[in-house]
Amino acid sequence: MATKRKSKGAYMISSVAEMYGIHPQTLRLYEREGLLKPSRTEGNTRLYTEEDLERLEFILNLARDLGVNIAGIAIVLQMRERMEEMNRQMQSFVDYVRTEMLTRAHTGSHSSEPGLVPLRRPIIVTVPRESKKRS
Amino acid sequence: MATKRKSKGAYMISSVAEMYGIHPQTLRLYEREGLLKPSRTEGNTRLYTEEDLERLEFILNLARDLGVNIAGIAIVLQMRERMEEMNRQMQSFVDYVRTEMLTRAHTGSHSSEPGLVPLRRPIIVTVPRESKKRS
DNA sequence: TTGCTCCTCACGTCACGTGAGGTGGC
DNA sequence: TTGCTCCTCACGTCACGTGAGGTGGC
Repeated sequence: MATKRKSKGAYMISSVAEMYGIHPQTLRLYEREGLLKPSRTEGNTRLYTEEDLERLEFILNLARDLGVNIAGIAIVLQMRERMEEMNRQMQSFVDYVRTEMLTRAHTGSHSSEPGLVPLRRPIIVTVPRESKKRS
Repeated sequence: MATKRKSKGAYMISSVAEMYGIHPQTLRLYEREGLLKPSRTEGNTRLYTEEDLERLEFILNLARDLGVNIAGIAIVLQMRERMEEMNRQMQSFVDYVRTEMLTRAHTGSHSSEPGLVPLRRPIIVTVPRESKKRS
């Protein structure tokens, strides 16, 4: 059996392969193509954290269920991060406005120089450029 | 030369193929796979509008330059639309807050029931489910 | 008629996944 | 030693792009 699991939920490649029903070589392929970046032990053995596994599940959903190739998965991962960033900005702006409104309501202050509200331009929607020419 | 262009910037398939250096069959393939939906004449001939061409350019950028396969392009197109929708919501919220601030600044009114601000939850980031199993 | 359109079928090439083979450290 | 790890090389299969072939309407 050997040690299947390291401390803090770090898995070795064969454990991950077994858990998700994929070939260890596929995991190495995904890493070589830049989709996954597991850490390594001092002996150069890959260690997959829970965060890596979550990312792997996302990748497998795209690859196996949706048939997206590796180049596409790379793009989708980047777009996902961008959307999450947009959500964070949206949320922080909403929070800011809410507290601002409440503050004004309670204190009755309405000094309101218009520049007080951070009027960010919306994030532009583009597709990230990348190498990976077809031929 | 025959009629290459129809009124209102609608192009027939050979014109589009020539403009972008692709095979007419590739355009038919993209349509069959659901990436493009050009309109048709009464005689069933495809007509590509400017909007179709813009979409096609986006598709070709993904396919040719980035090497994304068709399943991946479909996902990216859906994510793009979702990001654009997020941008619209963000922008309308920003606009709303700005006018609200200005109104309060000018009229001095601060009736401020906190429920006045539409505190939307952020849009959840997910990948659209789809058919297209690999095998 | 000509030159386009439509369609289906088929082939070449490449990417992806996986297997084999040989190495090294715990 | 055993059972893992690392790596590279190679092969089978499938998707994508494109070509051929036959049809029909302006």
